[in-house]
Amino acid sequence: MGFRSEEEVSAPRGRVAPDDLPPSYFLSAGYDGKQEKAFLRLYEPESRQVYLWYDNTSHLSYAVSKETPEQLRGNRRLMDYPGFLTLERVEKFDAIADEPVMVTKVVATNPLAIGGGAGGGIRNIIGETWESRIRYYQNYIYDRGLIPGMPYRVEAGNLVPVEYELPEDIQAEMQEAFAKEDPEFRDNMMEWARLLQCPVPVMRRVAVDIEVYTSVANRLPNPDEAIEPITAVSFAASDGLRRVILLNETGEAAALPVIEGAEVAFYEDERSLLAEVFRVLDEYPVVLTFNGDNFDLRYLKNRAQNLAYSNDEIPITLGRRFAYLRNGLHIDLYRFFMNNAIRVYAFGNRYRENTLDAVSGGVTGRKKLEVGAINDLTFEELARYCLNDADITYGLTSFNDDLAMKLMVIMSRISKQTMEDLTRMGVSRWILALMEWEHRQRGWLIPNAQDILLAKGGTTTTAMIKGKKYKGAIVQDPKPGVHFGVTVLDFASLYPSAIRNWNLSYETLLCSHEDCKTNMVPGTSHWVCTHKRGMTSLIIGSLKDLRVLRYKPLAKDPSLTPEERTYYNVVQAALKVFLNASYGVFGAESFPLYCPPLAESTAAVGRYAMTRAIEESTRLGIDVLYGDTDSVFLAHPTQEQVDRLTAWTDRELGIDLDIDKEYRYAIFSKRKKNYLGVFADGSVDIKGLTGKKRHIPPLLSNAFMELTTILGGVETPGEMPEAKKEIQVLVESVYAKLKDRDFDLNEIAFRVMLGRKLSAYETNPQHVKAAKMLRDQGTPIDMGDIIRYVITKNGVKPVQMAANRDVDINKYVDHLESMFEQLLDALDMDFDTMVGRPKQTSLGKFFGA
DNA sequence: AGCTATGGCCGGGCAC
DNA sequence: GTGCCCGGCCAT
Repeated sequence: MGFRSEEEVSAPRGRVAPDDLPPSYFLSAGYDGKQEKAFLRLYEPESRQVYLWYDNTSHLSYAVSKETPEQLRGNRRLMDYPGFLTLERVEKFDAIADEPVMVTKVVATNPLAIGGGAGGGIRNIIGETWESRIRYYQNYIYDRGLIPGMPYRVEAGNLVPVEYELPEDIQAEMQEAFAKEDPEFRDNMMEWARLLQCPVPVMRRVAVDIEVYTSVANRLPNPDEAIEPITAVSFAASDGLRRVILLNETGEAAALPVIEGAEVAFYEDERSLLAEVFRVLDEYPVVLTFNGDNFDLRYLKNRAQNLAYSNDEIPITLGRRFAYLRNGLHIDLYRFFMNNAIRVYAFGNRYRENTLDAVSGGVTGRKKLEVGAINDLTFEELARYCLNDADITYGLTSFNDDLAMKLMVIMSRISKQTMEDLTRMGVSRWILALMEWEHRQRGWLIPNAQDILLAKGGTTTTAMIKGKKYKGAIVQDPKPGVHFGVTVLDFASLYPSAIRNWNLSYETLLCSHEDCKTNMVPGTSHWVCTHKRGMTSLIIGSLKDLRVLRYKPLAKDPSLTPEERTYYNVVQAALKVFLNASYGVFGAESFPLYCPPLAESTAAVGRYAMTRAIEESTRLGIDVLYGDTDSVFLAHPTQEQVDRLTAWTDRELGIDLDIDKEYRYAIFSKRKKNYLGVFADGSVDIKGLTGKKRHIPPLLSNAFMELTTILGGVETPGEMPEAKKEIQVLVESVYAKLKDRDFDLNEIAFRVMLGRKLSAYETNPQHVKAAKMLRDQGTPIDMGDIIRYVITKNGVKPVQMAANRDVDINKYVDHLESMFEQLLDALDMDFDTMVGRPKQTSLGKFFGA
């Protein structure tokens, strides 16, 4: 820690907001080290520019201490910094003790003097503190109640919120819809709705992509050294700009490539090429990249420095992990789309790998151009390739009516983080930022992790899985076999509902009131407060109600325009991301509000709801085929039975049980989390079955897909025998293909991702073995790489090093068998019989030997 | 400096 | 051989 040089924080430049800036959206905040002032970036949709607005405050960084100012003044280290700190006595509310508390606010009058602004420096100096982990600009936002992504206006040099009020008809409609709600929840929901309904501006933006010459084939250029020249840069922007600039240093009379709908230009020296790049970057309020934090912007900055550009001339500032622009926002889409919560809950797992090609292909259907080695491309090929990358990068934000941009703005409003932070941080930081903001609004002390742990203790249940901290969800044993007419019901937002209905929050669990101690959470030895509404319960509960009662229905409302439905769909998706993460973070040690009893109680209420719903189903005479966490699979229930069950859960548990899907028929094996369901239209829903997994060789997974297609065609039990014949033919043909070695090596390659660096493996699994062979042969290998290998008689070989004759066919037949078996078992079919092998039982082996 | 959780299946590797 | 753990991938 200690002093941080001013050079590290480069002054922003660009347009300073006039004193009468019309309504503009607050997008980003920071600290200008040169002026020692806080600044906000405000996006003004009419001029389509970002303006800087300066605030005279410099009190951005502070901590709160239990010690009195007198005690703190006795701290020798503190007195080393007399000019930078002020001490102020303030009252806060200690939610854990449920009483007010006087504390000392230690303010760093120059945040840069204190550990780079993170506040860690203050903690180091004065010891035990609260609230010192907050990034300095967040203090600024929290203390003023500013909401990123919302409109503000500059009037006579002051920042004034533009109060967006819900239109009266919407207000009335919501008041009516939420009439049954507790008023505390209703008020909260109205405030959230105000943020969520406020129009999202269309943001002018440009995507940029660079190509670099590589002298060594297969080696990625090093952005920190930036030794090799930048050969092409492309832009694709929301205002229609599509431009490629190419480096043609030799000055040879090469023909300028012609690309329809795009400008192409040659630059004879790299320095002027860079000048042009910086000019374009400076023109846009938002710049998009795919991996610009680690590559494109880093390379541009360092390359420019190598070419003797001064820092002031380069509009890029590099942090240790991120790259920022001095005149706008840099959004690295790689980071945003790689965020697990975004991938799974916002984009339905439509991509699984961390490449532009995979993400773009999965989300928008647009792929990278297939080309050979970059160095060997003609100018035209290089230009088209590079431009396509910029095009599809921009496409990630423009598809579906700017869905991704809207998602970012809405989530930034919910989490109270700027878009730059939101897109770079994980879901636990989003929820933390939201919780911290709420604490400040209420004048609550933000507790340290130890404070919560000390007051609330650990867990009291025992996990099913060794090494886990507490018991999680229930998974019912499935009833194996083929079942026609299966209805799947699931609890809408089970865990958020549990948090809401049971008033779960770190301060309400195990509260200090004697009379609450009988109010037990089922299945635990924890009690919960009966006097006060918990903060987590209120926030998560309101968001959940808003999603279930308002935004999910609106997203499907046929009376709305497609644009309106799309918008509401974005809102409900954003809420879903927060809700789904809200339970898990409290069980994560890394989360600063870690509260084991809270996570444990949430899961316990979930088990309670699930168990009681299954009991009630049985009581109603419905056969429960399977259940997992929050869903029950029912064998041909009548409409009346379903109605009675859902009415029961609503009445008894206060949780909505909805019809999730209906299968014409479903196949269960004896394994949990493994089944196949066929919808009325013949489409197939596959869960957990090996044949669907990413690492399975295409030859096997394609065969599996064919199997499911055959099953998808079955409409009645009477058609099953015919399908079985088709399956017989399929199995024989795949078996023959293997036996005849009639395949390309890529078809039978397992594709497994390296979860860590090679050196970090303690064991030697197959994909690691193959990776090591590749490495020894000279291929660079890193975490996240997907290793393709085939199984050979002596172990494994990477595809690149194997030959067809090396392949151990029997191993592949075994894989084929185990994969098919999961479904064939339930169909009373036997793989060995089908391929004419003797049955591989231990008894058979014994007698056959 | 990466971090929401637990439950479950599968194959391979290793110790006994 | 059996049992256990690891690593990857998935369900919720």
